[in-house]
Amino acid sequence: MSVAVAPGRAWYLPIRGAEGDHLPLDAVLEAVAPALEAPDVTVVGQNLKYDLQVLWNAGARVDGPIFDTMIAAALLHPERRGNGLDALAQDLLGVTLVPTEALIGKGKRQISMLEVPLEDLATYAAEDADATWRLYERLRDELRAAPTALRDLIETLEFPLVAVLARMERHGVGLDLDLLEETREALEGRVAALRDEIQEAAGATFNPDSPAQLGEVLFDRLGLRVVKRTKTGRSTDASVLETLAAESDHPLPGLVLRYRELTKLLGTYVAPLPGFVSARDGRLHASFHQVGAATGRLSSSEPNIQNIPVRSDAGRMIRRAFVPSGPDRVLMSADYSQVELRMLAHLSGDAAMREAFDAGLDVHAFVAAQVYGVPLEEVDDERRQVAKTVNFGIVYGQTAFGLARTLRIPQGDAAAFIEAYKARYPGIDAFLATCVARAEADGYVETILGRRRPVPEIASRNRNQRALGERLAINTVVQGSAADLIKVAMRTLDARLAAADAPDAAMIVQVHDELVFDVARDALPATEALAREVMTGAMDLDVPLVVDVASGATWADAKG
DNA sequence: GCTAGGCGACA
DNA sequence: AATTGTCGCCTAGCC
Repeated sequence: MSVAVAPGRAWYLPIRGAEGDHLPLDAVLEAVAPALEAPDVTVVGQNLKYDLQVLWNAGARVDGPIFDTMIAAALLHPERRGNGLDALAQDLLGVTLVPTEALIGKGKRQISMLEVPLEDLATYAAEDADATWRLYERLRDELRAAPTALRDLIETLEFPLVAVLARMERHGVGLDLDLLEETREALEGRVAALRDEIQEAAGATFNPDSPAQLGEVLFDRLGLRVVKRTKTGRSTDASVLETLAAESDHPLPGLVLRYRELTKLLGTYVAPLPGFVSARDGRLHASFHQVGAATGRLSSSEPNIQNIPVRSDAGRMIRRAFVPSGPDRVLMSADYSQVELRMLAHLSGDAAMREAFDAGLDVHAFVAAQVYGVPLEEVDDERRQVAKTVNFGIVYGQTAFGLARTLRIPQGDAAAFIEAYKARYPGIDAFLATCVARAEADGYVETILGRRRPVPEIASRNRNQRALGERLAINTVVQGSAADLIKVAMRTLDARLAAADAPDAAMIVQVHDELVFDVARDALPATEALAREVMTGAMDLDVPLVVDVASGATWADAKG
């Protein structure tokens, strides 16, 4: 539901759904289209990403700046993140709205807006438009009074990004349904066979999908060791099964590990993905959520295209099903190398860490050499792995206990490494402390572009909650600043790809440090050059940004 | 049908 | 207690 604003006028767009039944839309479009195309008219609404798609599908152009009340509210009032329009109207305006749920239901019973009777919709729409408008006036005033950085973030990055994400969603991703079908049949066969082997090894009939039943078999029937406990019982997660497989030489833990891997792929990806293919264009249109994560990262759903498997062989089969939109096209992936660690080096100004990136070295090996005090050439795999784990863990606020558990090394060794690390990179240590101090002093932390996240845990009387608050304070600044960076790159890339002389390419997916493009084969060199230029130049940091680019006939082949 | 818990995919 | 951020599948228990 949108409101288009012209000087002295406002229109309400009773958009009912993405397809069909556009009687009201047609009439309104006719009246509003000239205003929507005027570059000085701000288009106001909630969830404008959706409205833009409807308008585009109806043939309208929307050229002016936009003001999305839900985005503005999420960024100006991050403590209310997740609130819907009705909760915001209640909290900020004192207005009680009929929740959208009352109209279309929720969960499995949810219906399309198209199915709502017109008379019900009319009352709801009038209220909704009124609240959206009043919320806009309120947030517009708050935005004017906001700190400069936050205002810039919202006006010049997040609002323009609404249209960028709308285009990405609308373009979608090609899916090789034949390959998925083949993969499904192959996986179903292997899963059925594993199921039999599992019953055989257990000497009992039980449901291996049930952690409770599996626990009974492993711990009661077979008498294996309880390695770890959950809130309610005995854990059977992968790390436990690996431990049991190594120390018990009973076949069951290994079989269940394999079974879990394959059923995960089958149940979460291979079987459901075809159901997301659009009847209109045969492509898959995932959703991207601009304020889906507390740190400023995007999230994705229906389907979540940010957690498509890549690590295992079977997982990579699934990536092979993601293909370009037509013949003579390829998928190109451009991903930031070590972006969070580079951001940490920049934010902390740590001289030694910056040196590694300036020299273009393997940063994990570099850190291993420095912390262990050996020449770079003498760093072995094991020491590099320790350094790599710490490099990742440091931005999560990892403890010696956690590092020891991850690497399965003695806690004393882990503590010694972390101490040496902090001594070797004092700038990083000081920066981490600053993040915590800011959270304590202000109750929130800020990213490089001034995005804010409240950290109420930091003031808790509970020691564990305070420790959590410290980790959140650190991680949010680093992860959120990296999210700011790629969003800047996306905004610029979208504009450059829309220019008259742009290569024939569309940006279609973002996975936190990676952008995927659907590219005409002929346009590949130009697109690669453009992505490198824009991504490496998105911010002027004190360390170089490095982007790895690869392309191929499928997403699996577009990995370097 | 709904929710919580366990688990695991990705960054 | 012990490493951040997501989304979604399956089971189990409750209504």
